[in-house]
Amino acid sequence: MSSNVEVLERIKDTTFALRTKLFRGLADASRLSILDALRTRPLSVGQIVAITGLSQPNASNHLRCLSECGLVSGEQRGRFVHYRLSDQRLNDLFLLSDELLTETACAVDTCGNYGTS
Amino acid sequence: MSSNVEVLERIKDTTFALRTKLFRGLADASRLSILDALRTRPLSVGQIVAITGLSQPNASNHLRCLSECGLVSGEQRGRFVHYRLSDQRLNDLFLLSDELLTETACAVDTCGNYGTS
DNA sequence: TAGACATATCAGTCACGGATGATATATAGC
DNA sequence: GCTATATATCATCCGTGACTGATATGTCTA
Repeated sequence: MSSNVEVLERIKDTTFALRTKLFRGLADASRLSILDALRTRPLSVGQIVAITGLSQPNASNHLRCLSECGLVSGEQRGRFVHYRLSDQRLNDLFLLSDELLTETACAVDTCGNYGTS
Repeated sequence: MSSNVEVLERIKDTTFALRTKLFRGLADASRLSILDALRTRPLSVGQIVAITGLSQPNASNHLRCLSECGLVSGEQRGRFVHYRLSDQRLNDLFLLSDELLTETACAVDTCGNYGTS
């Protein structure tokens, strides 16, 4: 039998792990550009490629990732696959992020710990 | 002179870059555990080390990163440095993230594209 | 069924960034 | 000033994950 403390530890660890994965899913300019492109309307992979400038395999890979994470969902229509945001609350998340950024923008911008890549 | 389109492109690129950096700052379990520890009260580095189980240099490194990004601010008090969340909206961000996760939790959990490390 | 188009997968390369151990800096007390 | 404690920095190693080019799968049209 596990103590309450241990149980709470595990719950917390799981929460952190999930949050980490979610944020990691969002911690990529390519994926963010895809999500942004999908903000207003569903798009085919070709359209996404055209808008974002990503290579087709690259876009496809990111879409698979986003899809597996549930952030995006794809629907086959003939030869095309139309992707859409699966949760509109992503927009809220971006709005909140931008709020945070307007307050700490310079800081994040000038932080040299990791690049923009 | 730049066209409007080009200007908008650059603004968008900057936005994406900043968002990417913000999310990357949050895309690490160690940093998330630090931010979580600081959610209720300011803490010294030693306390953070004790709570999170991180090594002292590692915690210090992450704190520098978080500090440079403006997510956290430190204040020297004698031999100690007390860190605090610099923006309480981080809590809102985590709440919103957890909302998203409860809807897409399984998906993110089982997504094999990147590990929990 | 053949050929064209849309998307997905695969193998390989490469850089970023997180962790560690050792060490440096700084502040307090004696 | 000397020692102990608290925190920061440094060099290094190593794994993860993003990108590319080639290729496979799948779907439509003729």
